[in-house]
Amino acid sequence: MAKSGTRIQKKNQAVILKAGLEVFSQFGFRGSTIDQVANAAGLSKPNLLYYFPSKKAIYTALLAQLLEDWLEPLKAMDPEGDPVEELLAYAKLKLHMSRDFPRESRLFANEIIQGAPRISDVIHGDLRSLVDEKAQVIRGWQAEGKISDVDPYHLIFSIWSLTQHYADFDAQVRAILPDQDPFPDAEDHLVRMLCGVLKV
Amino acid sequence: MAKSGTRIQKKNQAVILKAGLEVFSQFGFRGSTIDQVANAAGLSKPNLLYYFPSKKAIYTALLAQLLEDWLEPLKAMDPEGDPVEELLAYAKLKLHMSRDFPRESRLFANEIIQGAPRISDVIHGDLRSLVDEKAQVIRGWQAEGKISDVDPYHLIFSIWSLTQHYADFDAQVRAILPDQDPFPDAEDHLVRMLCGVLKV
DNA sequence: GCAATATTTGACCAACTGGTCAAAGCAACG
DNA sequence: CGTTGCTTTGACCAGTTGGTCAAATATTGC
Repeated sequence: MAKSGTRIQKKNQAVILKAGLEVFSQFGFRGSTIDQVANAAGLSKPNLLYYFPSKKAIYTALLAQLLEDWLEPLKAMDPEGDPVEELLAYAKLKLHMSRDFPRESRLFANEIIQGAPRISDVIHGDLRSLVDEKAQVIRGWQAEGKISDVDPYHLIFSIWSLTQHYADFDAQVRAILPDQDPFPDAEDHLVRMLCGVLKV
Repeated sequence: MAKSGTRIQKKNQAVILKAGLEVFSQFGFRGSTIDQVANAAGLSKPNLLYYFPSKKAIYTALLAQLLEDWLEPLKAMDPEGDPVEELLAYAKLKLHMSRDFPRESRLFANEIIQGAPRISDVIHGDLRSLVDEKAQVIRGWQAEGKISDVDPYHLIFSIWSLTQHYADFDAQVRAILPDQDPFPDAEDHLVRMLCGVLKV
């Protein structure tokens, strides 16, 4: 998507999406204005609307792109790999995504908190079936006695929540732990929690 | 606060706050309109503005009230009690709050995700010092060898994230686990994760 | 029952919002 | 250099928003 066009089109589309991420992740869809996005992109409002037909179009383009990146790491979890290794790698990757792409995480969080009105089809479709599939993988590992008998769905939820928290609630984390990078300790804690619950 | 006034005043203030919680928790501050709140409260807009001077006033009143309820359970954690019991009781209470007051949780989440602009003084003040205090309590327990040496701050963060997730990301949880109440299994999982990481 | 007070409302306003449009600038290519 | 098509913009518009106000209505205390 958004592949065609001159190089100036591609450049401006990228600039707009970047600005949209910045603004939407902070204020949500309804709390953001086209002017804010245009200003953040260094463009005039009509110029921005020359590249995207509407505010909604920018938002949904952003969300669609984001959802792919979101699902990919979970997809990558290998049923043939070592269970604890696979789950820890997934959790660590999610934590690193919270560290390196916090705005993406917050944009997603904003959308879900508001009831996911614009992506309910995806979360009821692709996301749900992917999670179902991976829950089966985890159940398989458990049947082999390689990890403990925790609920696979809630295990996945706990990985999501433990990692996304550091992006979504960044303001709170930094208020409580000022002047320090929370991520090294967070990773250690994450690993300990998962190891503790996965141990047979 | 908001104690004075006739009984009709108290009733309408309560109705407005309830409606404000409903609307603000779904759309955030900037995404909500006075008309929406007034409509949800069954009042006309000017009538609503007779009881609260502005949209912001409703929001901040709500947030102030919410923050107290928010801090209380953590305050209640007793240094003299059994460490694992105290921490589990706190975590369970937070989970029950997510189940019984999800809108409050989402309102808070909305505010924090947007950088907590209206409550930065509280989270840098009361919240931070309370967490510092309880982190010391946990350190004390650890010094006595009663629980393992996990980072107290990240332990608290993990309790928050694991519990609030079920309120804040309710739309996602229900998309993945439709037609079932996730809370019983969530509580079991929560307990297992905490026991796993706290065991000496 | 009546005056004082509290409550409710329709009409209104200025600022802002998403979006349009014609005209102006600009790049590229023959 | 001139034409063609891409890009940018100022001016504009209709709908929405937060908030006001005077007048109408209901309630209360005497």
